[in-house]
Amino acid sequence: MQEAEIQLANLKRDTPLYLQIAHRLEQRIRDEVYPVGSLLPTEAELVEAFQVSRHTVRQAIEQLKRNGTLSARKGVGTKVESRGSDFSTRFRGQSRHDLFDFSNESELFFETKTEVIARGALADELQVTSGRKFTHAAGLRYFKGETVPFCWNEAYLDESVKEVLQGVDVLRKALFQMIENYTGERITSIHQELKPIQIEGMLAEKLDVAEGSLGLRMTRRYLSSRGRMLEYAIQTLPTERFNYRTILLADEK
Amino acid sequence: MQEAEIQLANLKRDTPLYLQIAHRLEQRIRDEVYPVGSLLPTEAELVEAFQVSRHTVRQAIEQLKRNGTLSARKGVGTKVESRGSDFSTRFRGQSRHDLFDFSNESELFFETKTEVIARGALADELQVTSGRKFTHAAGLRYFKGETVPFCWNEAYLDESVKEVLQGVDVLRKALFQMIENYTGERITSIHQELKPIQIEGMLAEKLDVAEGSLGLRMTRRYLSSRGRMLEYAIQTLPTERFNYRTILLADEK
DNA sequence: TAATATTTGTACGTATGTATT
DNA sequence: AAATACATACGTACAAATATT
Repeated sequence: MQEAEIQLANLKRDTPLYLQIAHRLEQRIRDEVYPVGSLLPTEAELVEAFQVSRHTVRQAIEQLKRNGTLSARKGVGTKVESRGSDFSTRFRGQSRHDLFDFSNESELFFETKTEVIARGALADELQVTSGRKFTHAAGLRYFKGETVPFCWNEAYLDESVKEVLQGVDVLRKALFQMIENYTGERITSIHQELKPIQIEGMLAEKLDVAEGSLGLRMTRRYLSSRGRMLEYAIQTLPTERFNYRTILLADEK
Repeated sequence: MQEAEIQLANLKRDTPLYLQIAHRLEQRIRDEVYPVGSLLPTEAELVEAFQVSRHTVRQAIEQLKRNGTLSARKGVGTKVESRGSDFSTRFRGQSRHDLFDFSNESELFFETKTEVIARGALADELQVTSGRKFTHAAGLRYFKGETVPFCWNEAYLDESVKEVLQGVDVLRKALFQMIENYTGERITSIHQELKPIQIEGMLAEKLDVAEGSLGLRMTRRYLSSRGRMLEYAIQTLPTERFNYRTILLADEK
């Protein structure tokens, strides 16, 4: 009993106060103490009720406004918009598993592999300080059994992990997974960007599409838990062979 | 001249100070006074530079952290993560805070609103049986305070929820959230698709981009828990005003 | 290794502005 | 016109994480 209380107290102690308040508000919304569509008690009342400063109450409300649970209007009050869960908490984007699937069903045949030093434009693109060394590898990706290439892949590997590509001509797994296995360190976030492009010149030739065809350029920065970028990948995807599709699912919570 | 100055002054006067600071920071990031990857001056230095309180500086930084332009670590500093070129980084795919920010920071001005019956190609696109009725609404979306439209929006609303748009000329919230509130039913999955396109004709004119400019077409099907599609949304996004960015986070914390 | 300085995070207080009722 | 409720903005102090000496 006492131990549990102490544990709870410890837990509380290292969760910021404003988050504790936010959680308690969410709970009350779920429990319909504050039903959807109703107005929350005023900030002043919440200050009184929770015995914290107005600043802290506002921080808590801020949290819940950000994810769509609450909305506020001057002179009116703070309205409950949805029951505790919202787009951002309910919907997990794609998890990393999507990337696994993708990589495991296809094969990447490297055509080039060179060591480069990131300077100028390249350093800018990779968003690293000038002078860092990378292994650059590039090639076409095919779905297993297909004869038409699916996309053009480029990858920049941080020097510290260049060994993972040593002697590899065909890649059948996700590169970042190999990096994780090699370093023992986890990739904790991936920054992905998608842009429309027109495929021209040699790329059009390699991918066997008409000059100027529409495509997507997908770039991914793989960051380790310490924030270091270990891999930078660029994929050029002809739109006729690829649609970017995501299903966002409700988070049962 | 004087008039212009007065106008500017007026504009400044009714834009909150912390937003002014945020804009000035964005500007300096764009101008590479603070390049991507570098550390921002410390809060104390910014307080000194802008002659505002730390609270205000933090509010400005908070804004830019939310949309991925900045990130901060205790004891280290505040890092520039991306060159938030106006709209581009405000919308980050389906990561943490995305769509609500997007909807809450922008306004959609409807130009047309009509009742349609889905048949033939439209029924195919919506992936519904021929004969279902929808309310079609379309218009330009602007970020608050901007004069250049950000994207072209179209929405098909299931007949059962058409009342949510009744009398609405300007939309400031996420439509699907309004649907949820109206029906009491939850949207449990969203199917999203992205394609590269070239923006032509009337759309190019409306969006004020050159004929044939590259853009992204984003479509979303919002499905209720019973699998019924309640909303189908199409956004046409000029690439120069929009980058699709997602941050994928590791599954467990 | 330990102590110290630096930098962001949390939390409090107070005052005034602005939109709405 | 007055009261109400959120928004903005100034201030202070200490905690926690990190970097430096």
